[in-house]
Amino acid sequence: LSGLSPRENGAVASPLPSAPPPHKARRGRTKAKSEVVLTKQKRNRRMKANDRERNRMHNLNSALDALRSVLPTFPDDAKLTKIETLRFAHNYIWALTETLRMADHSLLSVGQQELAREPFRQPPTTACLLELTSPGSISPCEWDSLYSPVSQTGSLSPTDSLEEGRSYQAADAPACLRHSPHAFPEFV
DNA sequence: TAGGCCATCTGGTCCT
DNA sequence: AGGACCAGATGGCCTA
Repeated sequence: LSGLSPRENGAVASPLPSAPPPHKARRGRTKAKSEVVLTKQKRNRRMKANDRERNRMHNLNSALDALRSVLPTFPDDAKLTKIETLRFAHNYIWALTETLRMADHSLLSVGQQELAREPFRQPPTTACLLELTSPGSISPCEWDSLYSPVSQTGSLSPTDSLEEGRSYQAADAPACLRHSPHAFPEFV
């Protein structure tokens, strides 16, 4: 990174003209040299730190892109901003969790009825419901109906702060993602 | 043109 | 000592 070769550093640092008086001149030169070297070292460290910081932010952005790629958005949607991505993901996770919980609940009750007939049958697990609850398997209107009580408490929605007028908000995104029942102060 | 979003730089702090 | 992380500052780009 540093554009300075050791030779360059050395050249600046140790110009040695012919046989100067040993003590005085030498001390003066040593001081000047160390200041120059110090400045260059400082600048070099800064450049390296900047480089690391740039890489770190690029990694962070890559992770954010990966997160965007698994969120249920639509091709014609504008790219989610960083904060929108985080809020959307937060609500999406919540919605999926709720879906699993509700599905688990309903299947358990069905299972209990069947248990009366088949005493040794295993109750269903959430894992086996995953494909029932993948975003693609539920239409927006189904999401709406699933979470209609939720959307009535929109004032607590963490996504209320998303810009209005975004197309995915208006019609495309599941209601549960736009209106979570929980207040998440850190996301408001 | 104001405001939002973003990338980058920078100095401080904490950790290894 | 050096790296990781963080927050503030700054400037560029875009859009309403």
